[in-house]
Amino acid sequence: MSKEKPSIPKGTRDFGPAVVVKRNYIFGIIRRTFEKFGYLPLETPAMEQLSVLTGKYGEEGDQLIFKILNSGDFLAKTTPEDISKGHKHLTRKVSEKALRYDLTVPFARFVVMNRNEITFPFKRYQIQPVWRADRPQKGRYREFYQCDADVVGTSSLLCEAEIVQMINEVLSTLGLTDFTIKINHRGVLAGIAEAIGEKGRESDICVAIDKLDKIGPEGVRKELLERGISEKAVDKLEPLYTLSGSNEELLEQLQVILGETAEGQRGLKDLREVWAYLLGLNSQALSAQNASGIPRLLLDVTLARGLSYYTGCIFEVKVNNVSMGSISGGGRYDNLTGMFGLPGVSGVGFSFGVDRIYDVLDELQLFPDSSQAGTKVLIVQFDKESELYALPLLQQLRDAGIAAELYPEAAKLKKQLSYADQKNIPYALLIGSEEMASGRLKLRNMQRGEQQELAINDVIAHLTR
RNA sequence: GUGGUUGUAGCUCAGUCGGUUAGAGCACCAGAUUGUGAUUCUGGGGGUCGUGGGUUCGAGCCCCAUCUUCCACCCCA
Repeated sequence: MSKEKPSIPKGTRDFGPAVVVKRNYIFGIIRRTFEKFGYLPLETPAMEQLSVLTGKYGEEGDQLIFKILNSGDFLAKTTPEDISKGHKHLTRKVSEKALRYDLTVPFARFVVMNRNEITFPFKRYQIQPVWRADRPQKGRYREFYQCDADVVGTSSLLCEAEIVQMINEVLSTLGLTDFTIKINHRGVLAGIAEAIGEKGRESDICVAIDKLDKIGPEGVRKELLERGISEKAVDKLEPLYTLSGSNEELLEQLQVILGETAEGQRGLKDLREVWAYLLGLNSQALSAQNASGIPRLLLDVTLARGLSYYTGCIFEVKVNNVSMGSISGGGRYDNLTGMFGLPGVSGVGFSFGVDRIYDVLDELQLFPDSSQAGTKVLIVQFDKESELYALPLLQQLRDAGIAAELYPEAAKLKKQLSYADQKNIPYALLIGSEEMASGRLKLRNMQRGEQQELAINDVIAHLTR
């Protein structure tokens, strides 16, 4: 038996009780909101067939998938030639399962497999961990939770509008006041590419302009030229970075620039419709005033995400004035299930990154006391006799819905009260010989250090107030 | 995957030029106080200096490898 220092894999974390309680507070708000909008829960296995996942996230994504080694003699079906053909070839021979990389692809797989049982439009939410073999850094982990809500089987832009509503509701309920929901459309991006004379090159253009706030216009220019976009096109593109005005004014300006392109038309029409729905819903995202002065819902033509499968609206959410990447993102995909042989099912969805939301709430100190609640009262015992006396009282407290515990041994008073102190238990109930004789128990308020003598019924009344 | 960075007590960190027995604060334990926590005083326990090699008379300090942390790319929640 070698003495080995225990450790956990890179990019994974343990969550202590205090952290889990706070995480559950976030999960609860997200879950309640999803259900309020008519989404129902779904769970899928942690592992999928490797073939279900590969090819869905682009070449880079494939590399970030955690593969699972086949059980038993995983080398049985391999030959020396397989090894010489390199790791990509070998992987297929020794691994046929992998940990899920996101929740959207497993969802698409589920929809295809259950297409005959499902009633469309199908709205589901899913809160489960995903794994990525990425290199960890701030806000990036190898195991993290996603909270997805997707609806498939309708192309109505009401869904997009409701996504905005859900994002706004969840973040507001969590106490966040200064955040920006960025929205854009793949059609707008394609239209831009076409309008500047680089039709079909939007993925190169998007990867570059997405970095605008990070590397600035000159950096983007350099990158665009490196990617083979003509100088003339870049000249025509640059005025778009500084479009200003209200969202309605932005739409007007884009109409002039993109009006001639079919894709641009499609994008602008969709975006206008989303706005119309939000207006009808009386959306707070349209009216709320952010402290930073940025509109809460912002049409941002430089937003370019999830290019490998989004085809319509795309979303991203950023909390202002904190050093954290996006905490939520999503978009419409017209053909996700097509990869599994079911074409023509349009879907739209988005995801909250709970781990990042946690870090933001922590940084801004927005966790309420109620999210840290645990035991309300600790019964302090003195000896075997008082322990026996306490047992029915303990049960009475619990029956009354009060989170109560009895210190499990007759330790020193100091020890038992320290325990209450450290667990942040607001009350201690002392039961010694005097109390047993009189039936009047000492209820100590741990914050104030005051205590009063009460019969058990009065204790319960006091604690349930 | 590329480049850099970090690791010393449970936690946060000192540790001089490579030199004797590696320190502090907080936390923990015990006592002051045999029925009162958080405040006060006194005392105490705790370290293979991330791990494995190497250089040296001698390594927490220098070199190599490896793991981990954080950061910038790539990408992304």
